[in-house]
Amino acid sequence: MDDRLPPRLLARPAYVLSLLGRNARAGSVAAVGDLRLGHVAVLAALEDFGPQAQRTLGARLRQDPSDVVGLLDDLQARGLITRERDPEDRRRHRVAITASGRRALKAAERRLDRAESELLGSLSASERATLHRLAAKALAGVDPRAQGAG
Amino acid sequence: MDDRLPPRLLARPAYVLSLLGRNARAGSVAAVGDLRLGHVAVLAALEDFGPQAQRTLGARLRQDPSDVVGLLDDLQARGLITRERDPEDRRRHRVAITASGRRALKAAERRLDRAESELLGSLSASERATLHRLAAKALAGVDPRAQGAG
DNA sequence: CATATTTCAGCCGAACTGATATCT
DNA sequence: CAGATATCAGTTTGGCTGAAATAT
Repeated sequence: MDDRLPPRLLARPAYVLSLLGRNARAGSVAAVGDLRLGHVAVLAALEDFGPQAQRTLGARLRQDPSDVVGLLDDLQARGLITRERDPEDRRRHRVAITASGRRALKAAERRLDRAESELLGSLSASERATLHRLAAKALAGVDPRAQGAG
Repeated sequence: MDDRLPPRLLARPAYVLSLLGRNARAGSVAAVGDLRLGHVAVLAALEDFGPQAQRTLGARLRQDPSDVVGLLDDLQARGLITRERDPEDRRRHRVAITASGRRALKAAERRLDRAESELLGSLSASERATLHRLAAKALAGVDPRAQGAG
């Protein structure tokens, strides 16, 4: 059967990017297995920036504070993070990654690498770099806080 | 406050593409207003390929047949499509776009053009073309049915 | 009978809104 | 008191599964 995408939609960068993003997400979800993507993102933010409040975490990951709660509940139940009151401002929870959280992060990252290879398998190394660079630039244009190191 | 994305995640093409795809979708959703993206995609597929069965429609748009039902219900209630039994195979519904559906499609496409300009506003014309081309190529690698005209 | 198409009911993850309790 | 933080309850949307109804 002819189930090509409609040319009219393929002609739209936004549509193609939306579908590719869906594939990126689905492939990553399948790769990390028991954890979900949000969990891995939380661990990554804690590893990159150190212990921080939940609100900060949510802002950095573009996730609503009300959703961060559940992610942290899961991670805490698995012993991958700790959550304690910040003694300097007791409204805040100070969230930190544990040693076992670091190990889980590394394992997840290895799996994500493999998913990424599948996603970009049809591109050469230089094409992947170009796609990555331009996607990051477009993202930074839409979300000024998405600035990379350069 | 420092709410940059974690460098560890920005370094991942799949993560950046996933965020960019989310922005593409959100911007398009806001642009089309009363219709949702799925509705516009259905109209586009009908315009590009002509009258077709619901199952074909779902396959072409990468949408589950069970979701197509609801989209068509909405569009039919607005008089943008017609749905009738295919006389050659009465299991099938033959779905067709109406004149008013074509007008709605054109209006939605103009709005999508504007959303696209916002999404890719930080890129030059040639950068947009490159991003589009590489994203389409990556998508075709993951989904062989996403082959474009070239 | 088996198969194909459409439809319906329900689940889940992601993203959001509004309200509340706690604390500064 | 106002403002910030975390939490909880509920909604919406997209994408899926499983089963039923209709037809070949």
